[in-house]
Amino acid sequence: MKKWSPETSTCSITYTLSIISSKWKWLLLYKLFQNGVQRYGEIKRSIPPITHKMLSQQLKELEEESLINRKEYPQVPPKVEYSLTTKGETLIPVLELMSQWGAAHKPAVK
Amino acid sequence: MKKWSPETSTCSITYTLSIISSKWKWLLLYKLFQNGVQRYGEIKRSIPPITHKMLSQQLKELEEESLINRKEYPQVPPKVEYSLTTKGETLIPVLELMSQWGAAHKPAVK
DNA sequence: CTGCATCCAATCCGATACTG
DNA sequence: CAGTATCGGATTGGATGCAG
Repeated sequence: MKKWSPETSTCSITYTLSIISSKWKWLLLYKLFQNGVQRYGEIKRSIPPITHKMLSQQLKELEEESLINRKEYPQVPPKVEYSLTTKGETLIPVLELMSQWGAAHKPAVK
Repeated sequence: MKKWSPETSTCSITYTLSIISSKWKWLLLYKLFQNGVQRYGEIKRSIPPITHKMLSQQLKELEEESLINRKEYPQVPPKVEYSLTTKGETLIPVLELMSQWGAAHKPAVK
């Protein structure tokens, strides 16, 4: 989504939305919460529709917001693990509610 | 955000995200929760950065998802009031959490 | 006042190729 | 394996004008 100064509104929710503005970010955070520490490829495989580009980009942005940790192992081939930071963990209640809402309202799975 | 079939993942949160995929929608729902029934112009004034086009578009989409009610008064000039539906109200806990998270994590307001 | 349509710029995002 | 860069088509979203 668009760049957006949180200051344009006094409303707290806008700050949250200015940090996590895309659907991929919520989903990535949720996956890391569900599955714990994960490697790049594991995340990629767990979300089939996401492209390589989107995944790297979104992970990078989440890292910049200090919501996830990136741990790189200096070896060949490279190995990188992602996990929620303490700050990222504070979003878990939100993620759980969103997931529960989805479960309660989505049409019956065929 | 993009069109996205919820079926591409078995994860419930993706359904939620496929319904409310944009930052404006969360914000609009939150405003309706905070302020109750509101007219088009009132909403517009309460969210300065939103454009006329975005507001109508997002309201329409929320209405199509049965998250908000649209009540039109057949008079001139027209008067239209928006409010949360019962389904929309089920999102209130999520909205509150998002707002609280924002309040807790946003940098001190100068 | 509310809503829709149009034009057009800005951006998003997928595909692909290349690096260490 | 993990990440970056580039290209180009698709989509988004702002400004504006018109209509009921």
